[in-house]
Amino acid sequence: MNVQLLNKKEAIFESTLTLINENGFHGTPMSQIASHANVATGTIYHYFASKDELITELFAHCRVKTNEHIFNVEESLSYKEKFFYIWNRLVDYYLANKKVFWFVEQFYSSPYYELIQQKKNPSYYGADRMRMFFEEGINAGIIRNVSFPTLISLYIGAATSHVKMVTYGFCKAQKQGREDLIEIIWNGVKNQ
Amino acid sequence: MNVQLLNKKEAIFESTLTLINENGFHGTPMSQIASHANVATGTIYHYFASKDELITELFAHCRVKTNEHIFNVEESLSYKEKFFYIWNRLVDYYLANKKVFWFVEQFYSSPYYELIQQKKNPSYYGADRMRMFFEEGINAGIIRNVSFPTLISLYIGAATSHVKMVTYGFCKAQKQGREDLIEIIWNGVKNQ
Amino acid sequence: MNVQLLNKKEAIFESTLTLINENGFHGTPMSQIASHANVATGTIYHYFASKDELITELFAHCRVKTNEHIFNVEESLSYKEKFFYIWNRLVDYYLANKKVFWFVEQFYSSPYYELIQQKKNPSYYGADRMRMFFEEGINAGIIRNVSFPTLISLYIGAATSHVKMVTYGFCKAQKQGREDLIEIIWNGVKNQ
Amino acid sequence: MNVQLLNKKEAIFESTLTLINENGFHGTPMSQIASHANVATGTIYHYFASKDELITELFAHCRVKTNEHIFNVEESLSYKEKFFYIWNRLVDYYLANKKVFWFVEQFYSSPYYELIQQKKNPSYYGADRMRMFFEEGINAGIIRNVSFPTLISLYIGAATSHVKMVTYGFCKAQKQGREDLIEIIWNGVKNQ
DNA sequence: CATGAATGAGGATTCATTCAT
DNA sequence: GATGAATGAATCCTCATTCAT
Repeated sequence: MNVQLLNKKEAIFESTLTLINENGFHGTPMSQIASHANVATGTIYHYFASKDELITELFAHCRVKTNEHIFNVEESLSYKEKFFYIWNRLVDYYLANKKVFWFVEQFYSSPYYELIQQKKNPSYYGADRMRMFFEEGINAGIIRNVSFPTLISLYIGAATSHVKMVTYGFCKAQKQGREDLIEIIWNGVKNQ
Repeated sequence: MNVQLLNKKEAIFESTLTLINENGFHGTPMSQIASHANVATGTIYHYFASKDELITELFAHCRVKTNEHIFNVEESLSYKEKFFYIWNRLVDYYLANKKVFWFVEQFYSSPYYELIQQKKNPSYYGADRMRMFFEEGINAGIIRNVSFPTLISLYIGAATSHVKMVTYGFCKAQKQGREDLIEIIWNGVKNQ
Repeated sequence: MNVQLLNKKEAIFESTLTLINENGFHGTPMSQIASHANVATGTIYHYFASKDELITELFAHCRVKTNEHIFNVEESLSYKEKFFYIWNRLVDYYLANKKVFWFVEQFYSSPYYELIQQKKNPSYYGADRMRMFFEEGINAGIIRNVSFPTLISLYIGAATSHVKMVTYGFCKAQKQGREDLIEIIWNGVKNQ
Repeated sequence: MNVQLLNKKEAIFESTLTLINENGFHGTPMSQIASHANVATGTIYHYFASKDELITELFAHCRVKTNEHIFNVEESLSYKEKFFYIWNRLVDYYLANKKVFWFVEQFYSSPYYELIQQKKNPSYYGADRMRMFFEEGINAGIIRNVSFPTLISLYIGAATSHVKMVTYGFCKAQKQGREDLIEIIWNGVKNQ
């Protein structure tokens, strides 16, 4: 697939992301996605078999992009530094790419996600890198030995909640809030 | 409005909740809501002006019900006990009423929520009780003086993430996970 | 189902019959069927689940109507007279209802027919009355003992071919042709 | 036009014949015809100006092939022998080439045929050879002096009906049925 | 000649909403 | 109040055809 084709697929992704943010899955007809991407309606169907497949593939695309971004971390940092760094990268990424954030949130809480889960294993999206990072800290005795879902609920749950707060406009002084948040989490999970 | 009518409205709410859980906003036509509730399509329009209003009112209904449940707390308990109790009530309620949980999540991440926000103030759903509870702890010097959104992100964010984990099937041993989670949060936010 | 509803279903049938005659299955959109029947597009879907079902039910309807017409025969007639009478009724009916004839022909030679066959038994359309009539003649020793499909091929095959000839305009003096045709068939199948 | 090209045209014809048999005119997109024939979609348009032309030319092709086959008859045979021989050749050809048979049947009962009729005279497809054969018998006083359409209705009508019966699966013992059928026709049309 | 990506008009179907009963 | 048939705009998707390579 050459550059031209990739560009077209990217344009469709971008268009879908933007419009679904504004109008939701339901409020975004294929025709609108097409015209916003400057392609014909039929063209979308060369790249995606259906609207469902388009949305599903866009979700995978977002997850991969997000994971690529947040795990881009200096190996020389201490574990604690990494713990703060990765979390801040995630929050930064979502705040800088709110469309990605909201699309993914919308996807997770819709019936689409169930369809996906049956077919894909976690490594598909790079989700297991998070697990490895936590295991590293537990094995080194740096963080408490609690289950992966518990850590995820805390680490990711707080990050997404924070982004929502900021986006909803409930949270003006985000700088301070962010620092408090990750520090509280660190205090809670660190040993001693 | 007599019992008969309330029953009909309840039946429509229940039907909507169930079907939107299974098929999403988009996948749930009014006709299906009607037949599942054993009423005629037109009947829904006696109680709700439109599909949007039905969904929006159902959301308010769910929020009120949830808040009524979680703040039903013994005044004699210590602050720490209340901190654990309320959180567990919330998780319990969502796990026992998964349809409510997922409907609300779906609503929050959809364009519906934006429409709501413009019209309603937080007290409408009883949301300010949470704020009052946190302020009580801060004023008494029991928990750290961090912003309300930060506390919410942590407390509610972790609860909803936990419920998601359990629902997705990622989290088998939920009992232990729950206890770890609220304990970590407490450790993180308590003074000293 | 009251008269009003029956009328609407009849109007849709009539419209479908007319338009498919003119433009074929493919060339006849539902919207056109609807407007020609003076109903809304959606109304068709109250009576028929899909275009396929509409066409399939119309086929059954035509077959039943045709069989009702042709077997309306005086019991007092001799077998030979009935043999001529029924055949002429069939040809008359098709010539007077060319739309029915062509629709049925089109249906038989399309992939629709295969779908039908799997579900319906011959008696459904009244098709076994023909078989009974031939068996009557064979048992009485009036016509030769040849298989039912053979008799059908001859009796019905010649009738439909004749109607086609007339319709195509290949056959001007139809009166004489018809009489020759059924006489030849009779000569061929009668005993002695 | 060299062999390569002829092969490609043949491949397109073959592909069209197969797919239209399975899915009808409507259910057979050009793209499917192309991929089944191992050519690009655009390639079809080098050989045929449109889908209509492709189908129309395929019809002519089938008619010519069929007529070439059935009139390949020994001159030394008696008229009666030829009468039986040609009919059996026709039935054999259709049974051995059911796709041709059903395509042609479908074409005849569709609006395509009307388009054709306006442009082509009967001799185009070799249809007048049948007429000549019947006239030969009439002039020699061997068969009854009935009109051409009458004879065609009988001779061809019975043949196609028989093929349909066999294809539909209504007719198991085809050998006996065939012999009965052509014998009955002969008895009906022969003089005395 | 051959390709197949791109087009966009057109078609089947759905569904929120209305309204006569 | 309650019904559910009727509406028709809106949506997803298809597919004949074109054209740059």
